[in-house]
Amino acid sequence: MAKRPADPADDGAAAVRQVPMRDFSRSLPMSLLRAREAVMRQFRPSLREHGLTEQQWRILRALAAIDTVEVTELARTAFLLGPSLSRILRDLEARSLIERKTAKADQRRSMVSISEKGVKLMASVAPSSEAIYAEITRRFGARKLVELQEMLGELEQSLAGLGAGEEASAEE
Amino acid sequence: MAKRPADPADDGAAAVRQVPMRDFSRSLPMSLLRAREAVMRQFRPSLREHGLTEQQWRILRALAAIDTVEVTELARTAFLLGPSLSRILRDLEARSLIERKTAKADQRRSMVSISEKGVKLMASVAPSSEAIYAEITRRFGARKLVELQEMLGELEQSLAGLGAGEEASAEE
DNA sequence: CGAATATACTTAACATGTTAAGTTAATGCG
DNA sequence: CGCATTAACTTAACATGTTAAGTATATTCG
Repeated sequence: MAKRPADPADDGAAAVRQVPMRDFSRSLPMSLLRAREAVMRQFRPSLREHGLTEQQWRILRALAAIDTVEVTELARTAFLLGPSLSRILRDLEARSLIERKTAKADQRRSMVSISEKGVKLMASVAPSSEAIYAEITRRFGARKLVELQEMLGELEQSLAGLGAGEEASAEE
Repeated sequence: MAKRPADPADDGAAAVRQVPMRDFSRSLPMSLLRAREAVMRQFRPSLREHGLTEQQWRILRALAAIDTVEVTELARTAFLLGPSLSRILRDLEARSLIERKTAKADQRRSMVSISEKGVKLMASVAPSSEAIYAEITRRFGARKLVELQEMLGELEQSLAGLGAGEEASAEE
């Protein structure tokens, strides 16, 4: 209701005083940001104690499940952009948590896998991580959690292929 | 190879082979991250055309609604950490999009407000921004959107005061 | 075969996230 | 008043997000 046009023509003066747009703190991006932050705030301390960042942990988890993957595929799985992943892999490799070797068939591709050390590190973090997840589930409610995730998935689907610029329609 | 183990004691079989941990791509943090990214992907191009980042836009919106605020309060409103805000305000001030002046009562505080130029910039971005929001709402469904935001709010509430370290209980 | 393209990454550059330390201005209190 | 403490920011340092270039290897196709 009442979308609040943000009326540009409405002469600057008053525009600034009253509700300029949708209260803003109630916008979808903010809601998602705050919810995610509330969740991550629970995990960060534990990860930090083990010398891992959120993204590094994502990568290790993805690797543990897939065994061996190309960088591009890993980027998709861990939901990281190429450049970020590239840097992180360099660091994880330096710390011997992962291993990398170029594919024989295609010299451009490098196959990544978690190392023994990496597996051990994961094993030491997992319990705490699982406990936190369980506590979150308990507090919010298992059923609602499933429901929430379904809605998030639907939202994602709704917007799939909207701003990705499927070429052949943009002015650039 | 066979990266499986991650599981010292329990060779309990199924545990590790089937679901390494909760498929991971279906974890709550990932769901939230992907949903938010799907949404922000829609806005970024427009903001970018106007030379604004997501955070800068958040700050301008917050300022437009509040008129004048202290930095700390603004950080809470725009949901930004102090250091990030500090840097961004420096840049926005250099671009004359905001104004800053130290409070008379307390020299430590600096009061921030949006400038005329900032208001005009907002007016030029708002239409496009509103249109995008409307399209998202249309695609996902207005009712479901409200429902989703309520759940996100509840999630946030559920976790309020959990890992924040309310002192007097932590070991540090 | 060989130049133009496309792929798979990596670098670079700039902005923010995140935590810790530093600065300057209030406050509390003996 | 004078010093310790607190408060409000700002800087610093390191990691990631984001977009644009750069590199090296594959592929296409004339």
